[in-house]
Amino acid sequence: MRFGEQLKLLREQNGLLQREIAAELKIDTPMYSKIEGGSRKAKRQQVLQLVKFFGLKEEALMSVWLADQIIDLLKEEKHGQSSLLIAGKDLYPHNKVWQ
Amino acid sequence: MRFGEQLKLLREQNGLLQREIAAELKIDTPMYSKIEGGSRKAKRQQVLQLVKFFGLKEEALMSVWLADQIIDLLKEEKHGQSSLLIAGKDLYPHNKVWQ
DNA sequence: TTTGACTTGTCTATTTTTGACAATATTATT
DNA sequence: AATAATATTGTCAAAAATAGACAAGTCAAA
Repeated sequence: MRFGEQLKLLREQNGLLQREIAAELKIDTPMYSKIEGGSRKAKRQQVLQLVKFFGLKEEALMSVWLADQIIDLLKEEKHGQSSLLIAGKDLYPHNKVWQ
Repeated sequence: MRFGEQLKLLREQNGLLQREIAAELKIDTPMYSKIEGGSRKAKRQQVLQLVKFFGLKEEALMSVWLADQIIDLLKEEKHGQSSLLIAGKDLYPHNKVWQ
């Protein structure tokens, strides 16, 4: 589940229009539409605004937003899988998953 | 092992000066020094030049360079670990590591 | 066929990144 | 210690990437 998809789901589950969330983020509807569609990236600050707006735990949206950026970084790369493991080992060495 | 470290190691193992590699990349020595020191990021194209220059397999440098960017993205984040797993599952679903 | 919701295309402004240059620091050599 | 060679740091302008606005388009329901 990519970030835009997740966002659309949240919006629909809450019975909201794009324009209402766009207003909350102080951007116009086309811009918001692009974020849902995945052709534009939300800013970190906007993710935090969305977390508050929907009353979520930060991790629920933030981890998906971060994953989205990793996916964009690696999707065309031949060596993405090994780079994920190297990064994991470096950042979270206690977790055996990466070994 | 971060990218700059790895690069410095390769340079020393080959008995080269910064200025020689800088010339190869067509950048000045200060710029190259910053790449080794990690305060500046090499461009993708430069990584490929380095692979050729040192006669390495692409993965040897590319995966470390990519990992470096993931690390920079996640190092200040509270939810980096879950985002790595989400990204891994999305990109490489056949690998059970992420489940 | 009009209205409302959403999407797409394009342009400009802002932000970020790159690389050059100057100055400083560190190391090696004499 | 003095000098020379190597490497690092700071700062600026140019270039590239990104964000956001606006106009115009599609699509579905009334």
